[in-house]
Amino acid sequence: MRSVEELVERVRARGGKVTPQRVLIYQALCGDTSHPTAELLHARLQGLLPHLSLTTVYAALNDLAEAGELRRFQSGDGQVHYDPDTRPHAELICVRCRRIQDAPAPHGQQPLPAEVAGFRVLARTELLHGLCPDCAREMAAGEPGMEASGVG
Amino acid sequence: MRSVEELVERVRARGGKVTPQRVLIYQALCGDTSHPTAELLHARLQGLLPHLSLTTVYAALNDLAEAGELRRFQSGDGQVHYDPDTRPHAELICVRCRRIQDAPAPHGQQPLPAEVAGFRVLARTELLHGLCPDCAREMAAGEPGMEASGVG
DNA sequence: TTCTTTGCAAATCGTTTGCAGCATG
DNA sequence: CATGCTGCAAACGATTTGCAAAGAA
Repeated sequence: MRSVEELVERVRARGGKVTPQRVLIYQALCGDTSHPTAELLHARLQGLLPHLSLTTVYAALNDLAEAGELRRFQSGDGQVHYDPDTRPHAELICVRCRRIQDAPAPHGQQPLPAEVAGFRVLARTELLHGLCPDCAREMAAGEPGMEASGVG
Repeated sequence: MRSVEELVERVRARGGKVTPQRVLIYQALCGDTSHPTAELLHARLQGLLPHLSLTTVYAALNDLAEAGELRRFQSGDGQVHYDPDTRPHAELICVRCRRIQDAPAPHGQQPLPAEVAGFRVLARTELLHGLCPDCAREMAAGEPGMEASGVG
């Protein structure tokens, strides 16, 4: 799991500027295992920074995601969720209350597990983001091509 | 893999009405391993049914998805993709050209595989959709609650 | 001082909805 | 003949963008 200090250091190393807004956004994200959306983080930070713009939250999170410092995914509710935990793990998504939590144990067995951590599992979606052979070749050839906007 | 006849039969059994539009939509989907979006299928059917509405395509696909006859997922490009193959398998998504294909072999190993079917894998997202303990209990108690709109 | 970040407002765009008419079962 | 489907237009809503001012390095 990322710590705020670690994130700040990495962003600086990458040449990014660390503003007070970003520090607070990093804090809010790192202390949150609920896989929040940008809107949720923004709302949660309103008490501390009433003038913080939603645009700024999106920019901060997307920068991190593109740098590979956090994971971005869509659970199917039409919103983008951010996860500060970059280690491989599954997400448990309740189709009724829409809450998301990390799956505690290793997964990926072939037959769909009937139950995981008390969750009754109904469906699994496994997405592997990467480069197809063609695109890998073209990127190796130095061709800029269509820019790969993050991973997810 | 679903056949068109199988789908038609299941929809009828479920009490749904099978219109010529839906048959063509099912055909277009079942003969497509590219995990098309509703818009793509709609565009592809324009030659056969110039007056087919995009709304109709969405309705047909979402009905099937809610009945569990096909899979719905968002690859991260902001669009909803439909997969007629309901068997558990991973999707290979190129972050550069955005193309999607099915992973041929079983996956879910804990360490991220460096390469799958020629794809250089950069990140994995595994989503388990289901019912959390609270919601499972409340549904068992007969409480209608928030309706679980499909799975993905 | 330079170049990124901020933040407002407006645009974007995939998807959903309201509703009247039609067709399936 | 009743209910679900079609399709148009309009609504919706999360995310992005343009641009001028502010601030980090």
